Amino acid sequence: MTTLKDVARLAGVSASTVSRTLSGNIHVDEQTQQKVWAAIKELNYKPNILAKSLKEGRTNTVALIIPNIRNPIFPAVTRGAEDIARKNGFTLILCNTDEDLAIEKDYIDKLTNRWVDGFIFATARDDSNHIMELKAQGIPVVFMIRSIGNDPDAVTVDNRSGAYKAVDYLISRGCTRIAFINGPLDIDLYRQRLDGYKNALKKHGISIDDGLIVNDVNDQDNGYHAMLKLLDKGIKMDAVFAASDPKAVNAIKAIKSRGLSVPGDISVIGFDDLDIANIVEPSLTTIAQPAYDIGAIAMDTLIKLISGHKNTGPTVLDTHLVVRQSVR
Amino acid sequence: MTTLKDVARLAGVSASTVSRTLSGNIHVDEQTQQKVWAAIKELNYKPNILAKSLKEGRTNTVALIIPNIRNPIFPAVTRGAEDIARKNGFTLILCNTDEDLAIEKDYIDKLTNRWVDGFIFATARDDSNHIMELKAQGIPVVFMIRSIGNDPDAVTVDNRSGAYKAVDYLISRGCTRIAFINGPLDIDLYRQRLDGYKNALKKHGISIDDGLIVNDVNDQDNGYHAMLKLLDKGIKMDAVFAASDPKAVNAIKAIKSRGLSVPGDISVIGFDDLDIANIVEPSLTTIAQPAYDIGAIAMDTLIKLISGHKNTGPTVLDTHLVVRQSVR
DNA sequence: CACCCCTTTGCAATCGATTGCAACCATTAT
DNA sequence: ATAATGGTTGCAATCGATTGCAAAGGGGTG
Repeated sequence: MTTLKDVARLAGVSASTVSRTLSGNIHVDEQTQQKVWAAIKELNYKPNILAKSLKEGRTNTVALIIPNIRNPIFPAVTRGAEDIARKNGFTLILCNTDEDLAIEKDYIDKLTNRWVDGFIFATARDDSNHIMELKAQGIPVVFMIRSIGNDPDAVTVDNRSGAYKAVDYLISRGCTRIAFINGPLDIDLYRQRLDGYKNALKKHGISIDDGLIVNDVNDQDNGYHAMLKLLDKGIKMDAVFAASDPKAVNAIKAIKSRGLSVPGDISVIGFDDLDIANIVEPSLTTIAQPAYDIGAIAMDTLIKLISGHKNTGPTVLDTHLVVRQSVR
Repeated sequence: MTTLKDVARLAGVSASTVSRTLSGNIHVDEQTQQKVWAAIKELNYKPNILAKSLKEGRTNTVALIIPNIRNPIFPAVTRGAEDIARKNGFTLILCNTDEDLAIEKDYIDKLTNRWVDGFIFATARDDSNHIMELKAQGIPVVFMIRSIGNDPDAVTVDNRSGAYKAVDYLISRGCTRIAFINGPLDIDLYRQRLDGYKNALKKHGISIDDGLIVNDVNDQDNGYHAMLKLLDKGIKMDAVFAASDPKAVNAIKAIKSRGLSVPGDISVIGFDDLDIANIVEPSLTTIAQPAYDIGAIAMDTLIKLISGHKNTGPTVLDTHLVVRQSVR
């Protein structure tokens, strides 16, 4: 490893001069600079970022905390975040928690002290006090996709209106018995989507049937079983609103497995607009949310926060209906 | 920020004693330890990992360099790598390069100097001299999925035999005119899969028709157009072997778009066994490779390399045929 | 009682870069 | 000729932890 001192020795100057030549903050004589640059090139010197970070109290590194990169919503989000990080000279640490609080706390502990400059969380739940404590310590934190309360440092979509659009569309296509396959209610976005679902029904004078609502469904094959259970109970329905595309895809599988057709017997609408929406058959009508942009804007927000900028309120992005073939 | 010195002052000892209490390497009197632990707890002291890393010349951080996390093979691989990293106290930096050499070199430059302890590359090509230079500098590097030459620090699958299995299976189902939709040949794995394809044909006495082979196809919608072109040229075929599941899914789309049926008119077999293989219709018969394990073993290999262990040869994992419904 | 040894602890150097302060030199004004 | 000015540069402290070396203190032995 060649260090500043090595360069200084070869150039016949002091380490300070080399440092100043590199940073460019303080003026160094033209001739001296040339000698320094020559020495740097000759030794192929690269500054030790660790030492620099220690001195400056800043690492230009941020952590992205997500449930699981294998859940297909996250690659796009992650990519958005990484692109913006890279463009701003930041490096991204990826942390999968599987929604496990112990793992999440471990990561926070390990990364907190002078290690990373900030965090993006896509794992917020109502009981995520540990994240609020982080914030309280003054560490830059941005929420993404899910938030807590009405935190100003958050990038989400308008889940209420998104869900409303989905159900409103189903009703416009003549559906009236609309099941809702939803996620856990201690995550704000699922409460909001439930709200949107109910609002749309109310708006059209359709009464809410709790028997049609299934919460706590995950994005793995859980949605398949949830749908089967609904069907096998003999509950009558002409449509399903799934709170995510993976849930919708699994619901379609379940419906088909019982010999019913989509959308002939039951219409299905999702939420996300992932790549799989175009692969499943019939192709999935869904509410699109800008996954890449969410990640990108979250990272942008975090970097601004790190640079001392304060947010006046959360960023709430819009969704839009993408009509394909899974609704009659 | 509370530091070692703060703890030392409160406990009435020197910084060295606190350090030694923390590390446990050198014996410290029981009573003194108690005072130190009390002070640590009272101040909620967390060591500055940056300072520690600077002193020790080790960061317990590794970089994972992949083309694009949005390509569905990589989430699983990444997850495998991250799990093993975490279990060994390592932190993972994620870098997407989009196969862009400039971005890759930027990342390497930024991360090299005392920053990360090692790299995993899933981006190797024949002309990746910059990676060989990294290795030559003594920096721990592991290749994953793709390799260069017969590098001992690599984790891949047996692509030749995998491709052979695919084509052999198609032939066993009565197919004889088998198209091959492949990736770029400056990546060793695609050369190997081409080899396997040819070997299987030869073995069964089927002559190789270059008009049936399309190389340089990417995993985005490129496969769709490649397939369309084959069909529209009027080339006769009864099967397609796609060198990845995304290519296979796009080929199926293209075949259907021309009014043909899978597997009725044309059988399709893929390579990967991603989640989408079960979503596409008909479900995709494919050659399964253990994506998660590849990532996990690659990380394990890297960590051993970092600890001074030398590999005697590459790890080559096996593939297996998964029969579904896309082959007649 | 003196000496030695061992355990425990502190001092100070070190990792590699940054930066305030002071010194130095050359130039210009008095 | 002397002093003041300003542009360059070097010294040394600093970021926060680790660790070799030496010293202090206690106990045991001859």
